[in-house]
Amino acid sequence: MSKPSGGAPTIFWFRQDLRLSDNPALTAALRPTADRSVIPIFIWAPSEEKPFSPGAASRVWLHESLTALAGALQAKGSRLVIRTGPTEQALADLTAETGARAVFWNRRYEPAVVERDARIAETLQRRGLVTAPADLPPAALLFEPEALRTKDGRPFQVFTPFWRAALEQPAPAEPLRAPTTIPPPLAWPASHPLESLGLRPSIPWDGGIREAWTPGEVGARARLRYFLDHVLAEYGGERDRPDRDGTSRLSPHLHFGEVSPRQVWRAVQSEAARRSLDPGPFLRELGWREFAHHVLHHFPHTATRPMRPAFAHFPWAKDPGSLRAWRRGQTGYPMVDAGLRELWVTGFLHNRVRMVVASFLTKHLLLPWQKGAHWFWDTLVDADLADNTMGWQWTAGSGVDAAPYFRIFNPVIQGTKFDPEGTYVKRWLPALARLPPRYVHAPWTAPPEILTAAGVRLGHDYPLPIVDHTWARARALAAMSKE
DNA sequence: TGAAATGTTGGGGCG
DNA sequence: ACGCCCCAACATTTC
Repeated sequence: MSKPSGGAPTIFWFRQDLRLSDNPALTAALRPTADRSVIPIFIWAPSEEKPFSPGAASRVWLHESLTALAGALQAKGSRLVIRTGPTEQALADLTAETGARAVFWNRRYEPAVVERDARIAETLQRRGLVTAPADLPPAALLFEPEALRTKDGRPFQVFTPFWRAALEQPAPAEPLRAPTTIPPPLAWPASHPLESLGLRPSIPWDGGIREAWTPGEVGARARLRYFLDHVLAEYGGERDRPDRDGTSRLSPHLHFGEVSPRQVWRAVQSEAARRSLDPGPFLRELGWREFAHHVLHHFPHTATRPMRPAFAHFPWAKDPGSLRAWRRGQTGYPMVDAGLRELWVTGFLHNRVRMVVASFLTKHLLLPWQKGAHWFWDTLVDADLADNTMGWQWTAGSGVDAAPYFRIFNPVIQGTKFDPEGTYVKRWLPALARLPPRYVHAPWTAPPEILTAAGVRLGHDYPLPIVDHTWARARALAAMSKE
């Protein structure tokens, strides 16, 4: 335990960096004197992130992660002080109450947050307070968006050259260790109880999320360790298989900053070197995460509007009925429906299945990608503005380095290729549990006696397809070839 | 980070 | 034995 120390404390403002290790601004807040007292705070101000206030699943995660963080801070002789917005007011109150002379935080990249943070930094500096030095390494990314440019100084708009340039950069530095102690102030300012933020649902629909995940820095580290030990070696071959545990599942931990990308980068590099594995395929996925953040930074309007102007007036359908069927996982295509049920229950969706359900929404149903992005935003525990925007614009074909309009996933083929036994689909659609693998991805093609034997009455136990694939594909091609 | 249509090849059944 | 046809398997082109 640390002793309370005199002098003006520094406020450390936790945001999406809910960890103690490799936290550059936190480490900086504890310098230059090791006994500089620090007041860790969290401010709940969802309306300041509009129209992208944290969704319901994100709030559940946040509640758990803040609980873990508060516990970790306690173990270091410190606490987590919780306040509510407006942030500017909360910071003004806290600095006045504590006599703090400095407020430190790590950078975020969402357009509304960037604007707010700039305003806050300006206000604080005008009042003579110190903010974190500008030359800190990024906490949420491997490379700052300013660091990567094409030869003529423009932002990259294609992934492959972007990633090539990234790999030519000096490697991300060694992660920082967690501080051994965090000296507390002489007196603690008042804090709201975490419960009062109302992050957890009033009706307990979050059991699936809590069962599937361990939010917090310790949970993040455990999952990273598991990934290194049991998943990384086969990552290249297994990453597309939703019926296997073949991906890192680190995305929510990364989103909330419970582990930093450079911790992941370093751990994967050294594990791969030790066992002569190829880290390339996985690091490339970290690369997509980087790319998404850089693109959002350079083109902030893409969170709501298509990147390619040609899509500004695309005649998307307006069909609340099919949108509802999609959200509920009642499209009649098992690969699509299983994915949407997995999402609803666990707050997560395998990446391959994200592409399938997103393609189905935008191409088969011709619904605007923003509708799908909005649903993901509310239901995903890893909802991240940059990743979500990139993923949906990619699928819709409206992004820059996006899938061409004619790339339309066939949910039946995707199912037979990536879930050949149908175990993934059956896990989330118990009604289909007794269908033979041959028919599980297209139940409507099964002979009546097979359906009867499996106890499936189509239209009753499981829906018939809401659109015919061949027809929908032709319609999408016709509509999109005009753009 | 596609799928479907179309083209090509080669084995085998069969008259 | 031979040529014809069918069709699976693979390759290429097109959307």
